[in-house]
Amino acid sequence: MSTQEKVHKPRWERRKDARPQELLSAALDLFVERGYAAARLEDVAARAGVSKGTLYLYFNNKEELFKAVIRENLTPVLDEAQDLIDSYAGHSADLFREFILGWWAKIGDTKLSGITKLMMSEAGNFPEVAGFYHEEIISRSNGMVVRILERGVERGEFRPLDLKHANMVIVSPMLTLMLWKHSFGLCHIEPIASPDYLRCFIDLLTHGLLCAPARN
Amino acid sequence: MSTQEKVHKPRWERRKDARPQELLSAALDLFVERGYAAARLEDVAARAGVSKGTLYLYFNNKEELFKAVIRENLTPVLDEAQDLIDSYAGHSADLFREFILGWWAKIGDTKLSGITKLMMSEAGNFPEVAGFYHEEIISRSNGMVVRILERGVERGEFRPLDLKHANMVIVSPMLTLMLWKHSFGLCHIEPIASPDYLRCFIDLLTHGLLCAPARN
Amino acid sequence: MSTQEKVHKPRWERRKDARPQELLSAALDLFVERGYAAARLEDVAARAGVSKGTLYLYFNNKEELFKAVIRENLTPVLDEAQDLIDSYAGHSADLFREFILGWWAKIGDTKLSGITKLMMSEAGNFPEVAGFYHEEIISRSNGMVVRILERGVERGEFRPLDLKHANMVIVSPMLTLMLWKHSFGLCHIEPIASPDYLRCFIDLLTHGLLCAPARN
Amino acid sequence: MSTQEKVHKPRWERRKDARPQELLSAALDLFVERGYAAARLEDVAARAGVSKGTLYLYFNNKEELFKAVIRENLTPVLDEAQDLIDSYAGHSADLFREFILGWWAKIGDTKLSGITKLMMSEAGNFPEVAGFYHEEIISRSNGMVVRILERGVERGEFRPLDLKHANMVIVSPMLTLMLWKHSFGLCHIEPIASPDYLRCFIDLLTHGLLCAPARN
DNA sequence: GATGAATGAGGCTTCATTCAT
DNA sequence: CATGAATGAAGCCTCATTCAT
Repeated sequence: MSTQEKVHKPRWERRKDARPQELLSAALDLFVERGYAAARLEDVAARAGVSKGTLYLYFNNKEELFKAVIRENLTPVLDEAQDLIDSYAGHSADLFREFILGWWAKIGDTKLSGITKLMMSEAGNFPEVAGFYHEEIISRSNGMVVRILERGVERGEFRPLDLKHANMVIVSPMLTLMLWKHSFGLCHIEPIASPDYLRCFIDLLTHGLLCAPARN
Repeated sequence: MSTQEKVHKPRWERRKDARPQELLSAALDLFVERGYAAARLEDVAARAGVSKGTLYLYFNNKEELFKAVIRENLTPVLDEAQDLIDSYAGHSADLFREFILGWWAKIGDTKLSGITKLMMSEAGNFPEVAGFYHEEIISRSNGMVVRILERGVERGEFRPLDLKHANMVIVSPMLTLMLWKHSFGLCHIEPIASPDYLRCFIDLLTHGLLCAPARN
Repeated sequence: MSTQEKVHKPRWERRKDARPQELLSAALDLFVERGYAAARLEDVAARAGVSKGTLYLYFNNKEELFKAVIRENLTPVLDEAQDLIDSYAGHSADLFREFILGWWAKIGDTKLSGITKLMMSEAGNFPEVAGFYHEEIISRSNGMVVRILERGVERGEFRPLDLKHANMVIVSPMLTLMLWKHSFGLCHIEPIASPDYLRCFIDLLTHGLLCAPARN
Repeated sequence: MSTQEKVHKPRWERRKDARPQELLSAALDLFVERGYAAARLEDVAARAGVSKGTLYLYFNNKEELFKAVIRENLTPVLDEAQDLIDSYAGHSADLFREFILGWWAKIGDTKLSGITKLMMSEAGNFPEVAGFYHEEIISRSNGMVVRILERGVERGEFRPLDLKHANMVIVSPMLTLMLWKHSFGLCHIEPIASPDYLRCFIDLLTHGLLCAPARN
């Protein structure tokens, strides 16, 4: 008559292969929303549709789960971006635009962007994971941006640049947009319209603020 | 009679009013380093040099302390910047440079930058505080940037811009630098040299990537 | 079709009836080594070479398994000893020596000695099992020792004795040796050489500490 | 009106110095009764009259508590026994009797005897603690017994003996009595009358089983 | 029969909070 | 005012037990 009655629904369905991804996905959500410490494993399990104990069949403990969340998601996406850069034939400004838009489509606009916020928030508590993340994600993506810039300079399309710092400057508006989405963006505060924002960003970075001819 | 007896030796002379400030400062440090949930009040008290119980003489609970940390560290700094903008006479690109460098000196390079990181990390858990922060800080500082850009456009020094989005783009490299300092910057990972970074940032934003004459 | 498909290769051929014995044996090992509470059924199953679920085909729960471990390993051995005593013809001191050495060979030196340790450790948590064990084992073996002593006294070979207590005194060195084997003996600590120990024990108990003629 | 009403009974009384001993005493009780794994810290705390959390003010975790229980209790008692042996003047058989009776009074007849049972049960799970116990307790007490036997042999009061094994044989009836008290003795099973048992033990060990003149 | 994924009660441990001194 | 011993709710984690396959 009520929720009590038995529908003979098996307590679980055998999905050993799918489970880890479901758990990682749920864990990413909750870690991003609440932070590592405030995320309860019981909630992670519930969001994945399993019980507390099941989580431990796939991850030894909370920290391992956290590490897996960080490790398992971003690496494959970076590989695709690398291909784009290696094979591109046109103007470097166009390559740059494609790179940014592709990044946004593959990461910024998906829940993967949450990993950035998560890692930024928790780097102080997990130095080794931060080291891994820096090595595998940040350094690699920085390398790609640097490659684009070098390419532009070599081909006479970009001005000479302080490459070492320019890449971080250039990546910043993307980072900010991702972080905003998972912080103030949650609070019904002035949402940022991604397409307009990106267009503005690309335009600004390409041409600069000044009216041509450039002031010295 | 024995080693037990109290010699009543005060460890420090201290004005009563200084207490809350030391507590707020210690709390800021720990909230920034570890996040709200992972920061232990015992550690906050210890860092402030008082006992756990003393904390409760000044703050009702952890959440109140958190709110006070945010609230008490914000207001004063933005006024000076407003004065700069209102009274500046030179080229808008120079104003922009001064604004950025001043902001870095007054906020980015101080522990106030930690509040940015803290608020970014915890906005999801404290929406009202995030609203307050957005109102008092983000909106106001965005307004200043917009004012600088408007001024530049009005005076024919800057290109026409999508002001609504440009300010966030422009502020991003600063944000990134502040956040980096309190995340990966803690982990002995490739520190970012602020002056070089800022110079690169200002140059890039002023002139853009492209060689003049600007590609269409 | 893929690597998934079952080749139905039985790992071992095994008679159905052998299962419980292997499970009981594995359970005995682990209960003795770790105690009832700390012994994990998963480890028991693993040591017996079956899965966790299989255990429940043969035993309703952990407690039943424990009881079976005790029950199934006890009964047969004492009968032989009884025969020895009933039919022995020589000096009671020799009978005593034979009894002790036989007991060590049949019980002390086998894994049955582990049951003694187990029962000693868990008597407080399983009073009924302890009662059963006392009834079936302790009382019976005490009876045999008493019978040997009575025989010695009757035949004028032993001094008059407080039979009620002497049997426990006399059995103690055997108990100690068994318990040692399963406690400190596991820790690579000074192992006790059983034959020498037993010889010493028999000699000491037979002749006493004192130089003859006995001091008053 | 009911149990709800406030009697203004302070939730706790400041007894920082007494607490550790009270907790160790309660922990000894429960570890002995139930074994390490089955003893709940909440029960330990309750028996000591404090709450769960209080335990952690004095011991870092369950294992530390266990180690403290083993370490803190027996060592002082052994010192007294050593004094007896060093200063005794009479016949070695009398010294032996005094040693045994003193041991029983100081250890066997007190809850300290539980430590023996506890250590025997848990040696397999705590090899380092077992090592400590063997070093500090067993070796030392064995040394004392050996000293008594040597003294007896030197003075022509005891027969020549296999000292290496005799001490363990001799100590066994005491051990057994202690263990019995904390195992079967709990189950309303045939209690052992300690004084009679000890008298029988001393007599038997002193004179041996045989009628004088000693059979070969 | 046999399996092992799934469950969830229960125990260890942490830490925000209280309050007698 | 300040202290710090004490509390207990809450979260992590284990493992005996179940049950669809």
